[in-house]
Amino acid sequence: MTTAARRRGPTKGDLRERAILDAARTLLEAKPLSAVTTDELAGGAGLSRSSFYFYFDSKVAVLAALLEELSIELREENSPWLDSDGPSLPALRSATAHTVTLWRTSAGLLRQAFTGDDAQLVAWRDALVDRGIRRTAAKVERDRAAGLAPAGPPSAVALARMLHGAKTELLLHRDPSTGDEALVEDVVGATLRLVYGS
Amino acid sequence: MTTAARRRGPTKGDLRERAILDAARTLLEAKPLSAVTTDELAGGAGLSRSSFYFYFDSKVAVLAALLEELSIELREENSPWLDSDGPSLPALRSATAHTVTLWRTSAGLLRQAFTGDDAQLVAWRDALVDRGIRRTAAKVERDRAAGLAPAGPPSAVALARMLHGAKTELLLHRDPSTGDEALVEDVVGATLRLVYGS
DNA sequence: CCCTAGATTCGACGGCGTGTCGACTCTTGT
DNA sequence: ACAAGAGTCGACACGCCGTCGAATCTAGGG
Repeated sequence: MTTAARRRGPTKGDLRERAILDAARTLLEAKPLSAVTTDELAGGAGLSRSSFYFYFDSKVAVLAALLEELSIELREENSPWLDSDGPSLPALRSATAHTVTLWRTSAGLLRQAFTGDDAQLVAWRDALVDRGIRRTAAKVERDRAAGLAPAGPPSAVALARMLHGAKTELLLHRDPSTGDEALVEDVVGATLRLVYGS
Repeated sequence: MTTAARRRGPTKGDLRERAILDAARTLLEAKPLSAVTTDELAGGAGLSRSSFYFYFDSKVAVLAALLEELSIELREENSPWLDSDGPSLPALRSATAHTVTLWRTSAGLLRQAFTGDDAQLVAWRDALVDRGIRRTAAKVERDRAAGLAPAGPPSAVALARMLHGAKTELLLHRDPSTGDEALVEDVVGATLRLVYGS
């Protein structure tokens, strides 16, 4: 799923690659990957369609490259909370706020990431999500063992998965009339109830 | 989004229509709609590709027809719980059990319904989901007003949406090693925590 | 029983999007 | 100045979609 089409050595033609990435970013903010053609991608970067394939193996590869960047933030912004013990409100709130902001600035991209049904994309996303689920489940188990969170059901891993589903669904279908702060409180509240039953 | 391609009058050639539906059902149990061709659909029903268009407007129309059936069950099986007051465990458990069963028997179809990214399908699904969200939100508000459920955040509608997301995500990525009963308990537990904080 | 109108079927066509190939043109290092 | 790799492009072969018109089937009125 990595880029891997490009030959070797850092050359100046990398500008083109970035141009494609940028064009893709713009296009994907407006329509789903399935509605974006390699023609548009190439054209948007000032290249002919066939030249596009010199830089990327396919449309999906472009999306993957774009998402690769986001995935790092996405993973790290939750670390403080995931590494903490018990419901540490400040950490949870801060992590959630970061997520909400990221979803605001890269809505189109994230929407693609979570709703696309291309086989390669699905595999990539599932792997990423699974990692996140495991980390969350680990925290839940830790807190339960320490008596900081009530035992299941739901089991730790089911809980983690549902928490992820709940957040994603809300972020994906965000009601435009509710502000960032309210959204954060909704997610924080749900997390606390789900994990700590409070 | 309705079928609407067929002429008029109840004729015997309806068998063909059913044949297509059945073929689709089988195919969709194995691969996503995007990977199913009209060729396969027609062939599976013993027709030529072009004849397929006599019965349906497109691949999506077939899926829509199939989902139309499911959507009724999907909506009604939750009615007892949605119409009840407070956490009525038996109703909740029964509704959840029905849902889990339905997801077991029509997994492929439901997976398509919730993960497909075809524009028409998305519109259809969103409308359906929104209706469900509103119903759930109404119950939450009712219970809150009656002092049976703690106030938000999360707001009733956000809560409803997250509940839906949580359930869908879990059902979609069901861990094959957990039995139906455990799965039901996971969902029931999460629902109680989310709605009643217990 | 024949005959027509509607029901049904199919082959062929035109269009669009994908991915690949080989030839051609720039660089760039020596 | 020249070989080798980087970058570019047009043409081609494929796969899939949706449409059209012509050909065939079928049932009911006369």
